[in-house]
Amino acid sequence: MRLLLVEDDPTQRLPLQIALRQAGHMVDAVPDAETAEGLWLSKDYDLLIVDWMLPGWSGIELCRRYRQAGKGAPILMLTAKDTTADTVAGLDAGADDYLIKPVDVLELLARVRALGRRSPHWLGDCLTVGDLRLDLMTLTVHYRDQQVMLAWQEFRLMEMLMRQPQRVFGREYLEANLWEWGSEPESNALSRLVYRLRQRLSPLGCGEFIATVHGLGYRLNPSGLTDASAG
Amino acid sequence: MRLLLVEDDPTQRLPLQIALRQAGHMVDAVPDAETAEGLWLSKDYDLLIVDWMLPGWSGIELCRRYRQAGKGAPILMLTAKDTTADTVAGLDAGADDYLIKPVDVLELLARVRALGRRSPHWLGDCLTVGDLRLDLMTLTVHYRDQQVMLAWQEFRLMEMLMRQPQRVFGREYLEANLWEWGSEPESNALSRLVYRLRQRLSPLGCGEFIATVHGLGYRLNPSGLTDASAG
DNA sequence: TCGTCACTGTCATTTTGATGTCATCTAGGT
DNA sequence: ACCTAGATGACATCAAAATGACAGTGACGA
Repeated sequence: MRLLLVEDDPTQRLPLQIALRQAGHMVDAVPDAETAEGLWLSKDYDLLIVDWMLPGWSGIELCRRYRQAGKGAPILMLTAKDTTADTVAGLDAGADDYLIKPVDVLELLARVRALGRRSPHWLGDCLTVGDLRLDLMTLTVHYRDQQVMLAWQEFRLMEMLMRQPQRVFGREYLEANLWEWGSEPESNALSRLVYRLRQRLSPLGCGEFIATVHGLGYRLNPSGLTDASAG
Repeated sequence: MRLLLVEDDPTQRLPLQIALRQAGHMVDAVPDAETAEGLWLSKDYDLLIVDWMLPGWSGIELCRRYRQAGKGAPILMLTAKDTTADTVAGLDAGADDYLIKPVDVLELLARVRALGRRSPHWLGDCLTVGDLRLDLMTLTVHYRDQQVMLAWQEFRLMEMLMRQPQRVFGREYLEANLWEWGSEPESNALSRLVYRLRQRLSPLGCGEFIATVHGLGYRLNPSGLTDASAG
């Protein structure tokens, strides 16, 4: 999942970031709400994890602005033990769950998993578009009788394309959402990624799963698949 | 089986642990419920054996939290003779059986066997995936006309893979579940184990029973087997 | 009691795979 | 025809996994 972690104390932020990343998530970790807003305006997240005691905006302010931006991802608050009133206010303001600090990493991971299943992006164990099927557990693409296993990034790209099969994804959007904040590539890594994904899919037989929309970006190829919904 | 033994008195815990281990089980033995929770959140057990008189959390509290974590393994209480009310409360709270202290080791072993058969993991004397069959009594793998006997650890790994043939098992998960708490290997023992298991299986003819999912872990190879459910 | 062998963990090294970067080529669009 | 976005090739780098060599341990039989 794509997570946005907002926590001002680096000694708490870094361990959390590492643990979440090891659990297989993509984590953008920022120290304050302003930076966070800059990020959520330009990319999409599946879950926000927010320390409620922030310099600058309060957690409530953050919640409100995030929801005002029309974003629907769940928000998980990290609160101190004795701030029940704050917690309640936070839940009212649009947060979805909370965790008492100091954070139990295992519990956090469990919550992330639980919330992740609730996310609108989660469609079960498979994504299906026409004859094409993406197995989210095994990172495998199935087409007719054949299957191919993807690398991690290739899988993430494929997943994005398949979640919105008719959408044209801009290159900048893809670069922002496939790489973590601060580690965006400085070259044509996206071209490379698309190229490699196409190569890996080509043995499946169907010529062009991924179409280039010149000057705009990429999309799943509607004619490359037997898919009624693509039209 | 993978057992979690919670007992604060070392003079009782150690003999039980040894007896259970000699009976062929993998035993994580801990002195208190908090430690136990840390363990069950990160690994899976087939059975919990819990002294009902614990410092800190009561047995009931332990039960409740274990079930809240979504875990389904049976719980076996160890209670004093005169605490019938407690026992009943424990059964209400989600425990499955009880034993009166002082513990009769032979009876404990019998109960463990009995509960083990009730466990959702137990499928009879054999596990079968496609043409592959694992005999749980003799630690033997059968494929077509041939068979190989496995070492103890190789067997445990094979068993885990075959119980959930489509699942990708993370390296950390495997290390946590194949080794007892506190005796986890500090090297690439898991790589070694997989390597040796593959070598042992290779004479069976089918090329790649165990597939590596780079960066994620291992899984049973769906295409290496004649398995309808894999497609 | 000693030697052998199977099992298993550790270290060191090699191999494989994923991914980013540079340079060059190609095709689409005007 | 020209210009630019994108595709492709060659390659570097880094991490993950496989492999080889070996040592400790414990079981077993001579």
